Amino acid sequence: MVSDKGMKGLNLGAVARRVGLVPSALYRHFQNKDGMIDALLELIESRLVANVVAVRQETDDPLLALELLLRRHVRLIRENAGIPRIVFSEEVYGAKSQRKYRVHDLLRRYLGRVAEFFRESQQAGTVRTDLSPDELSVMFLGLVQPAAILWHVSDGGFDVTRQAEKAWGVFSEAIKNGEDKGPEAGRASPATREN
Amino acid sequence: MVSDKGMKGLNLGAVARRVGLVPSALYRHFQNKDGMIDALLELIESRLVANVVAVRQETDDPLLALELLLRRHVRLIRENAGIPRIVFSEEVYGAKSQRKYRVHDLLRRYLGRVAEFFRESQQAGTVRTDLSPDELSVMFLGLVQPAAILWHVSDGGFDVTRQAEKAWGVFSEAIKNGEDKGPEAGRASPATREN
DNA sequence: CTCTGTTGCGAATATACATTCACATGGTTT
DNA sequence: AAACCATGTGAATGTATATTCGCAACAGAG
Repeated sequence: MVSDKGMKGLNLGAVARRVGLVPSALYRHFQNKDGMIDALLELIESRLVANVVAVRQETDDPLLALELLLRRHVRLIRENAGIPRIVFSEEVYGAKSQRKYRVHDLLRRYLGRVAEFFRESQQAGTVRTDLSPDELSVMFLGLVQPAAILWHVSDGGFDVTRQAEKAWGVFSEAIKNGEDKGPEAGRASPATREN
Repeated sequence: MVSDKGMKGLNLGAVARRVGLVPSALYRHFQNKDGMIDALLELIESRLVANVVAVRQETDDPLLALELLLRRHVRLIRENAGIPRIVFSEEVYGAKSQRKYRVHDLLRRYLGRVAEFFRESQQAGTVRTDLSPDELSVMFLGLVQPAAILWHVSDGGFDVTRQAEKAWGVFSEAIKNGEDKGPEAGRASPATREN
């Protein structure tokens, strides 16, 4: 429903119709509309976490895991275009500070898991150590986010998948720990390596 | 007003109070609320364009211009936190397709100008030519966008400026046309250079 | 069978908002 | 001074939507 009509289309009447009930009946299952949105956020977080867990099982290489995670992420938001619209909607991170912090925590937890992969890569020596895992995780998010927005406003005309692949290519090359990198940027792992 | 309360806070009553009028008086200046939002979008676009024009005057080096543009962009959204909230709000790119395409055009025009800098850099030989200017412009947008969102949901606790600088560092190094880049990624400018 | 808790329904209520309209005011033109 | 135009006002209207409430159906426990 959110994919089609946005958060505006997510009113109790429409939801009730969708599940074959009458608006007031929804109050038997949720305290109020805010409760519904909270449940939605939990659902979304579980999807994101599921992706992290899945790629952990698919490979032991943390850098490869990130690439797989990126692909899954793209697929997730392509198939559920409502997810970004919910997470970044006014209803959610708008006025009410309580909900805003919920989203903040959601993002931080997800990015925390992403950062974990970077940390592992750094310890394995495959990623430069002059960038913090937290910073890297935010950059990682930046690989898809603008593409997703363009995809949405262009009504699916923009190729998110391709853009994400390209961006990952540039990004992963840039952060890899090669001693023959750039002139003065690639002085990674001087004495700070721990592994 | 949008910075504080989000698009929800942007109702005619509040706007009227802010400018010392009564709600109905606003209809002497705008056809309706949609007209107001359209005017807002125009204002925003003019700000973005102003930044592009400004950095053009500040330097002749297109790559340096992009760095300056990034800084200005960060400053713009830090000082006017409402801008991303307007551009990415439901009211704007939600249901009504007409408005959605307006935002699409706005983004495309802005990114088009960004892409122009990349094109020039490629012609000057300072940027790899195996990535299209359009792709690069989307990546450029990705340098700030997630940081801006984190900054917002964290109530200003996140350091956008720092994150953007770091991301630019990684990104600009990665796209620079150095023959001593990575193993198999940096084979830029084989015979496709025109300048 | 009766009691009780759960779920659904329809109607009523309240609220927030955009929008319209008839009228007032004040400056500018003729 | 009269006519006109732009701008502002207050009241009224309509609509969308969340929420509450009393009542009915119904299933399972005793």
